[in-house]
Amino acid sequence: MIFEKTLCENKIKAVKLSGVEHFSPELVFDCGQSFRFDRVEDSRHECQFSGVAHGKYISVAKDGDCIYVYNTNEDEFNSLWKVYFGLDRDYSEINSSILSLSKNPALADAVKKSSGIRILRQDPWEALCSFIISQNNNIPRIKGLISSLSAKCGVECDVSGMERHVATAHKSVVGATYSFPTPESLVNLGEDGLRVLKTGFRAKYIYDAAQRVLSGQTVLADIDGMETKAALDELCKICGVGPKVASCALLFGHAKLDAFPVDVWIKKVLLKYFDEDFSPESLGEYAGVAQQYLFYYERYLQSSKGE
DNA sequence: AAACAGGCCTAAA
DNA sequence: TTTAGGCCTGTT
Repeated sequence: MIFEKTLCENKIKAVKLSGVEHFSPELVFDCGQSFRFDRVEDSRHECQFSGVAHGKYISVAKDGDCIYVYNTNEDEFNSLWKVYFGLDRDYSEINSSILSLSKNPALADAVKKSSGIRILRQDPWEALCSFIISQNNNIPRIKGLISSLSAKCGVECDVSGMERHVATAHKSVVGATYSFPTPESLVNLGEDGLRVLKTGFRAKYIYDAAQRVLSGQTVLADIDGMETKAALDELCKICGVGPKVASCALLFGHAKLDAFPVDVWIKKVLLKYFDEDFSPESLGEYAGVAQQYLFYYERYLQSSKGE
């Protein structure tokens, strides 16, 4: 990956990179790991996604092996977005590590067909809260809930470095340009306020998590330095957080690439392609990446072909 | 209309 | 320690 240049014309701020491999915005944002980016139309690019992360509104586009990130600059890209998109990782190495540890043919096929997925490094609180909301829920509704929460409790982000028509069109999506709510803002909203926004029985869980993080009972920054198992136990202390939600928070919000969330799709995968004695540990330090490949493989590639 | 959606909690064996 | 129900809401 080579940093090519900074674009700066008519107030548009962007960076361009070339020689980018193993990065597909469609797969990255369509594999269910995050909920705040939407596809936007821009005739200048093959595909483009926009959304808010780390309190900033950005847009990422890809043409061939070049990617563009709008509404940012070189310094910010290097310190924030490179890590956010997982572009600081060598996915060739990750993939060969996974393939060297398992001879499972379905996994090999999944790795091949999922090339382009990268695990995002999301904000820890956003990841935790998002996956609390995700339980017993479907993706469109998860996105809707997070959008209305952001519109209600978030802060509107600066979009001045964006292509105007892209940002304007995207603003028709409720909360699209608002930052993810802080724990404090959700505590202030209160459990009843959360219920009004149709979070249902999750209102109590969201409130508990926000309250614990705000009070310092749960210190998310400390999670980074913990072993995955210990980190899992720590997050499971929060009411409404079980192994699946905690694993997602660790994988997508704390760069614990060995965290292996087991949801209904992965259960299906394990039943269908793996022995009964399979353990995630057997896939090594990148088991979570393998999980994401398998999830995408089963949910978006296999089941669409009719079983 | 009944089941289900990227789980978890609680109560009961 | 393990196992059924129930759960907000929305969609099919």
